[in-house]
Amino acid sequence: MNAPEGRRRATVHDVALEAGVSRGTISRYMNGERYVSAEARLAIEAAIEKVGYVPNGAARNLAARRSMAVGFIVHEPHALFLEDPNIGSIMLGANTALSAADYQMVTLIVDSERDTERVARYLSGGFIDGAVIVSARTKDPISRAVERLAMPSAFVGHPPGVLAAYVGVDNRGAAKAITERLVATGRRRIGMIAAALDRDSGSDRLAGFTSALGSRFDPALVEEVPLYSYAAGVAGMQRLLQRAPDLDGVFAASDAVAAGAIEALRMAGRRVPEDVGVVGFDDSTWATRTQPPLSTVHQPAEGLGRAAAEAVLTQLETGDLTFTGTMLPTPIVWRASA
Amino acid sequence: MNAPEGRRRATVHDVALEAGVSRGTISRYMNGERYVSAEARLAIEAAIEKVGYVPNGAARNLAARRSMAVGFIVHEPHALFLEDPNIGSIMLGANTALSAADYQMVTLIVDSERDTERVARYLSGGFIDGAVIVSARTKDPISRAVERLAMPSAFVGHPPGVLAAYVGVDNRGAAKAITERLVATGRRRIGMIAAALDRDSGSDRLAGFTSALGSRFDPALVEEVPLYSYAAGVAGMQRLLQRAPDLDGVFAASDAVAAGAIEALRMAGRRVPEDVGVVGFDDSTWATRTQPPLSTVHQPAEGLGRAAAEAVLTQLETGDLTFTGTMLPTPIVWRASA
DNA sequence: TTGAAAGCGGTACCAT
DNA sequence: ATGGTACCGCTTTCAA
Repeated sequence: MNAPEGRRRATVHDVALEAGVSRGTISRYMNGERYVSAEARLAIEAAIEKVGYVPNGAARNLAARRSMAVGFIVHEPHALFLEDPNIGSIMLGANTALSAADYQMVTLIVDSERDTERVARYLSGGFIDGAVIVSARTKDPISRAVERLAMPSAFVGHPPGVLAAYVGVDNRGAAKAITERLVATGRRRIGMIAAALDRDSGSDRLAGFTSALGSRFDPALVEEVPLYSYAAGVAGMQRLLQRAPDLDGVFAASDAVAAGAIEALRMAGRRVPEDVGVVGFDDSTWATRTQPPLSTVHQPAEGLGRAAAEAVLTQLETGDLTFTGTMLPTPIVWRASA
Repeated sequence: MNAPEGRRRATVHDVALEAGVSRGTISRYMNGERYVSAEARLAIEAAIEKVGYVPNGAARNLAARRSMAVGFIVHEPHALFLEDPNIGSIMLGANTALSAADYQMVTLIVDSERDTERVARYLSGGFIDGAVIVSARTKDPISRAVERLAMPSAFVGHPPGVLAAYVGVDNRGAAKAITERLVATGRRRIGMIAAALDRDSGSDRLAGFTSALGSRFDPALVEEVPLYSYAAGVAGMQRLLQRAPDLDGVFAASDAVAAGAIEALRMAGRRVPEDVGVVGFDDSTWATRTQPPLSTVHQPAEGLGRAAAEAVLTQLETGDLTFTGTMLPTPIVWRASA
């Protein structure tokens, strides 16, 4: 401890005494309200400086019944949290929007049963006025808490199981669009490495692929892998190549998968894009690290975070928690892999 | 809103009335203290259920003067936050330790001047009892706040500018060790792609390299690049190759840099490890994605987070904020790139 | 424009 | 084991 043991932290009371005004006036000054005379202001500023006053957040929250903080809740499996290249961008995007509105973003990560309970309590505890939620789960204790508290909130990624605002992208439409683009380059035998079919994003991307191909769709050209990972991409491509050696185009469910696929193709002696055209999904850091760089679907991660935060802010301002679903555009970025 | 507009949230008071005991007893029950009879316990549990009581965190913090929350403060430049493969692991490691001690970890991102001020206020506001800090800065308003408040804290990565606990790795020693290992494989002309020399980690790794080579050190074989990035690795390797075509070994300042270097070597027609042996630093996800996989220094990211959190917890328990510096071991992981 | 006073929802000490 | 009762530090009417 640096501070002398006996010295309490200064309170509004101390400032009031020092400045010769009432606590009410201090409060008004602190909150930038009108009705504070110039002289009072000056006296208060001097007093604050002199006694070293720093407001106590808990007391403030208690009395005002709001915290000026919004939670950013990440509820993804351990591995996914580390792998997902988008999550950091979503976070920064949300922080940008909240910061501009002078809200403190507090990120809570849920990585165990214990965390789930504790975070749910945190939500109920009045520490945050709203929440942006990035979650693979639906209808878990956290979503329930948000629902029960009627807390301003927005989900990112998947539509929530509960009735709440939601910001996402049209995975199906985007997958369809990039597949069509690949078809347009003249490829005849196009396969897909479909990943994470247990998640909406995964199954939607497959659905988009199927629908783009229409009658030309051949189920034998779809290889399923469990995760959006590099390793899964390598393995998936190898199996696909074995089943369909004549294939000349591949839609990988994510950039990481595409990177793995390119590696597998290289090992098999196929050239990209000459022999096989490859397209990915996400436009993550992977996209520019492969050789050749990936043609892919741009995922507006930062925009998702910002939009979700803004949805929360709007609910906070208007008090209207009406459900809204927003889809952000996903432009295709055409590079050299197809 | 689900709740009828008029219905207040239940308070201890309501529970006390319903259960027919005093508020003090409720408090004791809630905090798991002894001296609560079985009958009282039962009555309280029923009452809580009936009135739908959820404790108010702000009130609790105010009265108890503690929050049972620890901040995890990330103060890295925008780009670095996204690139750094370690930060997620550090976060999860810290969360694991805090969660086990029943503390809520709240992550605060500092991404602008505005954030700096707001986060500093948050620290002073009594919302958290301690902080784990991952920061490129030293002596900024946040470190100052931590110091001024004599708040239990631990810095991860670089030694802090202020007197506080610190958990890190011996970059110099680790760099020396892996360079020596590279020398032991018989390489004669070993170069280094040194990165981020403006940061401790960067300059320490270079120092370790230099010291390992001793009298055989040739300054012409050191190429400096600004960032720990893939692109910097490509560019750095190309320049190095131009200056020293006879080089047969490279120590890259990070795995990302090493991955870039391998790509540049491939483009130049050199085989790895036959013609040139390459080693990296971090043992991040990059390490197993290169072809061949990287021999590198393992960075115990999750352990860093856990150790830092534990340092904070210890200070919290003992009240002793004595400075401690801890270095975690960094084993060498030998794969196929050298 | 300002002061007084009543909360906000708990905790913790003390007497019983 | 329990109840009573001062606070914790700030906000917010309301009257002046």
